[in-house]
This record gives sequence, C-alpha cells and structure tokens, in this order.
Amino acid sequence: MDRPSRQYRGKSAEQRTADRREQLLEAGLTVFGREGGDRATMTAICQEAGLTERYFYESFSGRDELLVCVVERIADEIRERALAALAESERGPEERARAAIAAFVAVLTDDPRKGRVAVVESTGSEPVRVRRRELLRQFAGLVAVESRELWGDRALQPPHDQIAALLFVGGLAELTTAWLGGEIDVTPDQIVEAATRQYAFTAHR
Amino acid sequence: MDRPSRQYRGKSAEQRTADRREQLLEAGLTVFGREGGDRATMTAICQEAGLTERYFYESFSGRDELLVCVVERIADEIRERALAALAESERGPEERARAAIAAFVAVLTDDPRKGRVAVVESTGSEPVRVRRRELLRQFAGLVAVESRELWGDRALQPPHDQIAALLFVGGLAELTTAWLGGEIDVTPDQIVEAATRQYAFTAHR
DNA sequence: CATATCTGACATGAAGCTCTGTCAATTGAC
DNA sequence: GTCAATTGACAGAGCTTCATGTCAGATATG
Repeated sequence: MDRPSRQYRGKSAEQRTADRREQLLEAGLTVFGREGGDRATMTAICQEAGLTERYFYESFSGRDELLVCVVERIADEIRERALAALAESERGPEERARAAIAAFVAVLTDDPRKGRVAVVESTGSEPVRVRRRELLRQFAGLVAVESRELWGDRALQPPHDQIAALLFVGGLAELTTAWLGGEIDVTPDQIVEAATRQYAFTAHR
Repeated sequence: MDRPSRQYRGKSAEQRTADRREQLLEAGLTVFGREGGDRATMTAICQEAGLTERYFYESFSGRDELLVCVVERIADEIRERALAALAESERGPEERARAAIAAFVAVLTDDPRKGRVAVVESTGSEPVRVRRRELLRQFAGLVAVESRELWGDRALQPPHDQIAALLFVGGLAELTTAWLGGEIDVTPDQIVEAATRQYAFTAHR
C-alpha cells in the first residue's frame, strides 16, 4: 500500500527503474541487431544488459513489447533527423528531398545495429512487423504531405500518393538491405542519389 | 544393404516418398501462409500434412529446408509466368513490362497463401530470408537484362541497373504487402499500373 | 495363409525459453 | 549500529519444439 521508496546509489526509485529500462532497450538493440530476431530472447537480452528477468517485467510485458520499443525509437530518430534536415534545407524541392533521404540513410549507417534492426530484423516477428508497417505507412504519409509542400498542385492525389510513397519507401528499404548485407557494391551516396531521382519522378505528375 | 522396396497402395517406394514430400510442401505452404513463420513448426506442418515427423526427415533435414523449398517453388512459378507473359507480349517496351509485372502480381493474388509467404513471411527466419534475397537479386538481374533488351542503348549501366532493379522490386514487394494486408485501398490493376510507370522511368536513362 | 514390409499413432528424452520464487549480500535511512 | 529496502545470482516448474524410438495394425508378396 505505502511506497517504501528510497535513494539507492544516489538515485531515486524512478531513476533506477528508468535506467534499467534504458539498459534493456540498449541491450535489446545490440542483441536484436547482432544475433537477429530469432535469438533476441528475454534471456539473451537480460544477460546482455546484466540484469535479471525480474527487471524485464518491471518495464516490459514481454519480449515483443521491448523489440517494438526498440524499433520505435529508431523510427523516432529517423523522423527527427529527416525533419531537421528538411528544416535546414532551403533550396529547391529535389534538394530538400535529397537532404531528408540522406538523413534517413545516415541513421542506418552511423549505427549498424540500427540499420539491421530497422531494415532487416524488423520484419521478423509478427508484432514488430505490424508496428513496422504502421511506421512505414506513417512515413509514407509524411512523404505524401511533404510532396504536396514540395510540388504543390503537381502533387499526386490519393490514393496515388500513398502508392508512390510505398513504392519509394519499400524500394529504399530493399536497396539499403542489400547495401547493409554487402550484397551490392554501391556507396551510401549512390543510394541517396538513386532514391532522390526516383522520388523526384514518382512523387508528382 | 539390399533394397526391400515394394508396391504399397499401388505405388512404388519412390512414388510414395515423392507423394509425401509433396504433401509436406503443400502443408508447409498452407501453415506458413496461414499461421505465419513463427508457428510454422515441424509439428504443425506434419499435423497439417497428416504425416509423422519421421517422414519429415525422410525428405527434409529440418524446418528451414522445407520453408526454403516452399519459397523457391513460388519463385519458380513467378519466373515461369513472368517469362511466359513476356514471350506472349509483342508490343512496345512498356507494354511488355506491364505484362510481366501483371503476371507477378497475379501469382500472389491467385493464391493468397503464396502471396503471404512470398512477400510477408519470407522475411521471417534467417535461412529463408537469405534465399529470398538471392531470389530477389536474381529477379533484379532479370529485370536488368530485360531492360537492356527493352531499352537497348538507353538501358542503365552497372551498378545503376542493379540499384534501379532493387528499388523497383523492393517497392513492388512493399506495395503488394500493403495490399495483401488490406492496409491500402487499391486494386491489383492500380498496383500494376504504378509499378509499370515507375519501372518505365527508372529502368533507363 | 504366412511373412516381411510399410504405415501411423504414441512415447520419450533433450534442449531452450518463460515466468516465478528464494535468498544472501549490498546499500541507505534512522 | 540496526533494520528494511534493494539488488543480483540462482533454482525450478511448466511449456513447446526437436529428434528419435517403440509398437501394433495395415498391406503386399509368395
């Protein structure tokens, strides 16, 4: 009933809980990105985090909830950095698009774990896949809205804008996957260039 | 040492083995497509096929080998029907591309199990994912080769043709996924149309 | 019919994961 | 210093799957 909460190692109960949650998310990103979705078990993540399973349930209901959070944080970062890139960019439509795409690719290349999780492993387990789809649609919507800003009257009308956005986002994901897997010999710049070119064509009429 | 093989229910030992293999592949397609990659266990597949685990090992070394075979058969069918569509089509480059794309989409829509397996579930477990990537690259290469036939001198040079092909194939997969999941309100025709339009633009200079 | 092969149902053990519980050691509050 | 809160290590039950084994009944052959 009462709350026998007190300081421990100079931190409040809330801070400690938050710290452990952060440790678990970080460990989840590491294991998920390194070992893959199959081996990203609660046991493995707890071991990586140096915490007991008990603390897992303190912050998450189970494996899937954590993995979804991991994916979500990456999506947040991509969104933030892409929007920031758009805010900074003041040039023409195509240049603005290029800046946003470059920001997206940069997130995935700066931290390989994030790249693998976001683009490869996020399609593994069902709950994560569902969330991935929602996020992708969200980005597709963002792309569609931004297209209207960029192209004005020449922007596509629904549902053609959604179709174009999905074609664009899916293609970029596949291309990034191939690059992350070392299966195609291209530079991140070439990826950005090709994606920008395609976007510039498909996002308006 | 010797081969105590004989007829059983009017079939030879080889036929019976082949029949069971076929049953398992069919059951694998059904379970894989209905329940998803997580639940497509050997146990479940054997139950669906009405066979014992013993016969599983008769034809496959394990779960992954069967799932890879399932994916491969779908890929074969897509390849065959796409090439057949190209062979029948005698019109211009864009029309030929449309015919091939329509054949691809048709395979996935004629049998929803195949659609889900090929486009959604094939990204689940690692060995299947690896095979999926190989097949996608193969198709991307096919797209690249065909582009050279279609566009001649105006076709892209390596690695730009591979980049364009991956952007195209990945986008088509994502769009098809959204459609199969009922997340976007489009018709197969619209998918074919949008994909054709994009292909016609990105596959040459 | 007699015998060997083939089949399908069931049993079994090993392994991994989830989730709960126990308990000694550490740390902070009084 | 004393005591309660907190932590981390570990044990263990329950579950699912994998992989192999057993065995009675069905089927073909002579």
